[in-house]
Amino acid sequence: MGARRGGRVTLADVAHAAGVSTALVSIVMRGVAGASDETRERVLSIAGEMGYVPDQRARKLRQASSRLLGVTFELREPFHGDLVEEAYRVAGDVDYDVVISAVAPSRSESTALDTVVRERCEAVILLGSRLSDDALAALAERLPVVVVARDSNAPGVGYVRSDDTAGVGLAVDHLVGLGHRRIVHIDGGDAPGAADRRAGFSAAMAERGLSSASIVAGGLTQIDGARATRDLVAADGSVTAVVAFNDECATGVIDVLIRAGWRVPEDVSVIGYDDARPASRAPVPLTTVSQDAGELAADAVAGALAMIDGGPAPRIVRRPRLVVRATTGPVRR
Amino acid sequence: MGARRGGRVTLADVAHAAGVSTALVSIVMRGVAGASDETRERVLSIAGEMGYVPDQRARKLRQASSRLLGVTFELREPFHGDLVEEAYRVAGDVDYDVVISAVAPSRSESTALDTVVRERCEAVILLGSRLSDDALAALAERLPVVVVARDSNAPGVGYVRSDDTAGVGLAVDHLVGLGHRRIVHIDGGDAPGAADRRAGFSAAMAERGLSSASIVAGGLTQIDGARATRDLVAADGSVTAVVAFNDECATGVIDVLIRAGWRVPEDVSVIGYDDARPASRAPVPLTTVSQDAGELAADAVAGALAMIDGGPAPRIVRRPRLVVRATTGPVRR
DNA sequence: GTGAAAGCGCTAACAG
DNA sequence: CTGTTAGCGCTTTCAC
Repeated sequence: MGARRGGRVTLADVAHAAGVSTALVSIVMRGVAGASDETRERVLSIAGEMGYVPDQRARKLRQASSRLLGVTFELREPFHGDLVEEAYRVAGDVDYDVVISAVAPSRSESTALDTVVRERCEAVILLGSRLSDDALAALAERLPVVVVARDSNAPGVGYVRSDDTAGVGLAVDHLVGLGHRRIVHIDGGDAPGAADRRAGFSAAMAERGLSSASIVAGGLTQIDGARATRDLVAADGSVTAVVAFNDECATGVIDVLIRAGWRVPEDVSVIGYDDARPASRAPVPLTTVSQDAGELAADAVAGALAMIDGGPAPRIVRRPRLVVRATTGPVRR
Repeated sequence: MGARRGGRVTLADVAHAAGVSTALVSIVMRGVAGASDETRERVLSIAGEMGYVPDQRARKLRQASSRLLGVTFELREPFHGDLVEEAYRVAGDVDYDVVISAVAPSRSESTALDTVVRERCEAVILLGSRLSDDALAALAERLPVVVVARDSNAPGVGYVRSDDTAGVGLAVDHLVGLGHRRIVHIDGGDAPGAADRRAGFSAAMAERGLSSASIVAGGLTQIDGARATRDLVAADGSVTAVVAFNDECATGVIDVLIRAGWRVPEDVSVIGYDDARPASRAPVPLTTVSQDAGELAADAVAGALAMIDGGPAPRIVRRPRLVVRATTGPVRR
């Protein structure tokens, strides 16, 4: 039962108890070649009894490379949750550890960033960063940086995003194909990607000869979508379809619509963006533009690793994919 | 502007450049007494130019205590997000760093736990842990453990939770006061706290002479709430109120109800549980039983710190509070 | 106020 | 196969 609280067990303790050198115990604990099966077994069992746990800090300190990836994310963004989960997986596959650091209203992105940099991560992956290109460039002078779900012109900063312009185009196409003409976009304000989605919406509408393209101010949350929709319903009852900034926002849109007596999709079609996990699992599954979290995370990790090895900053733009589920349908009005 | 990539700048580099000893630079960087203002200023400016960032790992390694708190949480649990945010704040106030480690379907709780233990955290806080009392007890032999939002009989394991039984009682009281008699509880299965909430529901209903207490199988997610509600609506149209396991679940309940043509709260009242941040900000704000995240997190951190100082395991049960918002109303049928 | 030296727990050469 | 010797980057006595 071993492990007395307070006095942590060290490698040296185990070595002493086993009557071998610390180097040997180290070899055994790491599972590398260089110890007899007999010794290995004995050391392992003694270590187990003593409750020995290798000190990760000391270990990383000694090693030339930390094999650590820093990831900052927004605690309140469900899609970031998906990305973090995937990042853990992908990094684990190449034997990297990831240290995550959360951003929240009471915890700034720079605070989150500082903690990972101080941990001596070899690279950082920033999910949906709000940092300026200047700040990003300054950071990139220090270590490899990859931003996800946005882009950046900062020199030396990699990005992995999906083509937001095209994504919104997909949404508009789908809607137009269903006969919709009065389509509105509830935007994401100054969120990463929002500008592209706005531009994509206007362009797609114009391209299809729909001059009635209207964009209203929205945001990233349900409440933003709800607010925008309340205004919209009050101002213009002729709208038949809504392209929301993201899934969360779309949820708010749908909720208000339904309470106002409209049916979705019979009266109004609604499309989200991201395909965050909740979207597919909502009571009525959301039609949405998918940014594949697994793909994005894999690209980001691979890009960061490549940069660590001296490669160029990745500039990856993935094609989003429309996932038609239950919130869109043919126009009936 | 200093920082060449690849070769991190160390304390020694700064000391060398400034023509002083490493000890002095250390003093300056930590901002402790023992250096002249003049030196302080000069060292600081040189360090800044060189882009020096203290190595947190080396620092913690050298220090007797790591002043590190480990927190494991579920990536997909919005309420955990609230808790994590508060934990950062509270721990920061007493100059502790927190290392968070996420649990997700592809990342087990024991994996999450291992990483924080290896980081030599002085204590761990487990949000909504699913670990058995035995596993918890084993962990507690190694370092202080506090579980949040559940309890545990394991010796040496602290917990901070709210009184789930009483919380559900509050919900039932509110509903009964509004004239409801046909109330159903959609439960949380084997989730932490679910058993207490079931028991609390049955007890509260019995206490008020309502024998019709029915509990149906639910879960933690919107989809669980939706599924249960679909079954419910099909089986029994006389229900006038629902007490859901948590806010997410309640959201699914409401959604299905509305789509089935019921109005909330005019036809059916719905109560959630947790008061996770989204609850208050939903398009139609949710009536819910609040577990104050700030309070819980503060108690958990304080409890963990007390245990580090050799104090007893905290056993804190907070009184939940009913937050009446827009999803409950007088019975009309 | 400042510097020299020791060492946190571990791994990486290198001997034997 | 095993042990010895150096440090990783930092903080901490303890002299000066």
